[in-house]
Amino acid sequence: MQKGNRTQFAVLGMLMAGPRSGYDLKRQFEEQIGHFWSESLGQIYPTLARLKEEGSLRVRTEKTPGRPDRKVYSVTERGRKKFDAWFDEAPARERVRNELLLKVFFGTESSPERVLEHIERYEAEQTETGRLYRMFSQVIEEREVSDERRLYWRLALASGRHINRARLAWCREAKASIREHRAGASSAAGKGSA
Amino acid sequence: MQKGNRTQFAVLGMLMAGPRSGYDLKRQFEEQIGHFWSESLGQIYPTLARLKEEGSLRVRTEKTPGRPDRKVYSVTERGRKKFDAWFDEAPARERVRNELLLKVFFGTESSPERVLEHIERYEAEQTETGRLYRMFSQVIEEREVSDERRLYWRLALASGRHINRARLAWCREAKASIREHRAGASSAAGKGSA
DNA sequence: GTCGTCATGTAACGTGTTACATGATTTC
DNA sequence: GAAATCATGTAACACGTTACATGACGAC
Repeated sequence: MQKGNRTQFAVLGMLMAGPRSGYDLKRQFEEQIGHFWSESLGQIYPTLARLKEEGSLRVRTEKTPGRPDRKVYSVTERGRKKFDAWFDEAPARERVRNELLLKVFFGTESSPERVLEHIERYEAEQTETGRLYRMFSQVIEEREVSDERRLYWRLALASGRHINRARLAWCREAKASIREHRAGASSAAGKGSA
Repeated sequence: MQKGNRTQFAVLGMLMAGPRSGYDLKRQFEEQIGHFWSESLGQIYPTLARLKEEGSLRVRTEKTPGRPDRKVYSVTERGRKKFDAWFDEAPARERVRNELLLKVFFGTESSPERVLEHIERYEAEQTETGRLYRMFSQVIEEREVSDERRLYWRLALASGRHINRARLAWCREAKASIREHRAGASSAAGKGSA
């Protein structure tokens, strides 16, 4: 649990805004920052346990009638220091892995039609994602939070929207290029493939 | 070695264009598709061994004077089938993790100045990346490959350029929003923080 | 009655990076 | 003489997902 473990900081950051349980955290990750960050429960629970053990978190067990007990975590002074130290560091560069692009790059080993299919599916996904972003924009504007919190929330979402638009623009271009190439190739073949 | 292992397909795909060694593959990953895919040698070598064992690859050992022996791998019929099956599948959605955005989202727990610093550093990185893309564009146009290969190569790069431009646009917007907020907050504080 | 939600947690497994080990050759 | 490049590979470790285990409540 040293270098690359950013789960702990994501957890600390979320808990800075107020005490929560592991289950709550999971939901919040999905709802609020799902488009650029994800954590699974199998990651969250052990992380909470370790952070508590090292003194960065404090726990309080809430009894709820009829429901399982909730373990509500809050950040200690030590945890806040740890978070601050992380915050000031320059973020590590992300390793990206885009399987669609890998398939496009290997397009020669398949057919233009297959590549087009993939791009069209991707385009449909991105269109849907764009719709979700627009809906979520409204949620942010309506939610009662401080101006500052809204600002940063908006910025994080705006990033998603920019990327989304860029991807859609690329899809349109890519489709056109492939179709053009296909038309050129077939007419050349018709002429005798010189 | 089943579900999520896409390393094997990246390796197969690269080898489809012609026989190569593990070391060659590593270089090719970095040079050609580094902006959306990465593999380490500690991943490539075991993958090559497994693919050979299952009959998807064939090896030939090349002796080179003064240099270590090279193991040159090529794709078998079985490997080609495996690649084709993968190619036709819909790509799995990527899990993204953007540490910069995480910090922006948690901006309230730090200060606007810190957040601005992060964004500015990110912007500088992206500017540099953009420069590399433009240089690499030229490499693609000059390299002697088939029209089709160049097309797909270009498309993969174009995606990077679109994303890059989107990120830069976001940076500019984000900086402006934060500065505006900071100005608004300080003047409100000057007026008496109502 | 079965399924989804709330709520915690563990175990198994797979993925992926980094460091280590080896060793010759070329470059500074 | 030190460091980088070529070239292979292993081992240790960290990261992360999925499935499993438990158990009550409410909805269909």
